[in-house]
Amino acid sequence: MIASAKNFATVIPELMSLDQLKNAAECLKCAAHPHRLRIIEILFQGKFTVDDIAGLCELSQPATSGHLRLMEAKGLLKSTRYGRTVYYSVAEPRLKGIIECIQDCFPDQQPEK
Amino acid sequence: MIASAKNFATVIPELMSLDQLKNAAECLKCAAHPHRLRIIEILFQGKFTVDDIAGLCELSQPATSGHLRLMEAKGLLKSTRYGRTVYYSVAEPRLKGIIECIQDCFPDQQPEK
DNA sequence: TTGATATATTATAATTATTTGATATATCAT
DNA sequence: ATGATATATCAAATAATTATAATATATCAA
Repeated sequence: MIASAKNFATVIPELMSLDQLKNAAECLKCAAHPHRLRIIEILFQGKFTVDDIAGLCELSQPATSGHLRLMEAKGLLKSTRYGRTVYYSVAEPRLKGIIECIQDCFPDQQPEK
Repeated sequence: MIASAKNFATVIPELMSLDQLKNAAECLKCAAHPHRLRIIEILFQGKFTVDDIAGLCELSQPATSGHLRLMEAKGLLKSTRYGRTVYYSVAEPRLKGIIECIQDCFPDQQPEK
C-alpha cells in the first residue's frame, strides 16, 4: 500500500514525535497499574495523606509511599507537607479523561478474557 | 483522617473494583509503549497492513507483528485477512480519548523531567 | 512444485518493574 | 532526650517486558 514510505510524517500527518511518544508512554505506563489507578481515583476526590491512602487501598505504608512518589516523579501527582504528614493530590488534571475513559471502558463486571 | 476506614467503598464512592482496575491497567499498559502508541495513532487514520505499519514506524516485521497481536489480544485492535495480507484497525474507539489526552498533554516539544 | 511474499512464532538475552520486609529519617509531644 | 507517629528509602527476590534474530506458516503466481 504505502510500503515504500520512508518518512511516515509525509504520509500520515499529525503524528507525535518519538520523543513525545516516549514521554507519553512513560506517563501512561506509570498510571497503568491497578493500585495506582485506584490511588488516582481516590485523589480525584481530594487531598489525602499517605496513611489514608494506604488504609483506603489496603496497602502497606512503604508500598503506598512508593507508588505515590513514583507518580509524583512523573508529574502525575504533587505533594505538600504539613509537619510530619504529607498530603498528595493530582497534579495532572488531564488524568481525569483517562480515568473516565477506563471507567467507561470497564463498566461494572465485564467478563474479559 | 479516615485512617480507620476498612472498606474504601464506604468512604469514597464510585471507585472501580480491583478486578476492573486490573483489566483497565492491563489495557492501559498495553497502549503505554511508544511504538504501540504510534501504531494506534496510525490506525486511527484507517486500516493498514502489517508491512505498511512496519514501514511507517520503521520497525522490523516481527516486532510490528508482535505489537499488533498483543494489542489485538487485549481488545484494542482487530484484524481481517485478505489472502496473505492482514489489515489491522482500531477495535476500541475509546482509545481516541486517550490519544487525544496525551496529544494534549505532550504538545510539540515539552522539556519534561 | 518452486520461489516469492506476508505474516506469525519462538527462543534468548537484556532490561525493567513489582513486591516485601527491614530500616531510616523527620517531626511532634512529653 | 524519649517514645510515638508519619513518611521515605533500601535491598533482594521474583516476575514481566522488551528487543532481536532465526525460523516457521500460509498464500500466491508461475
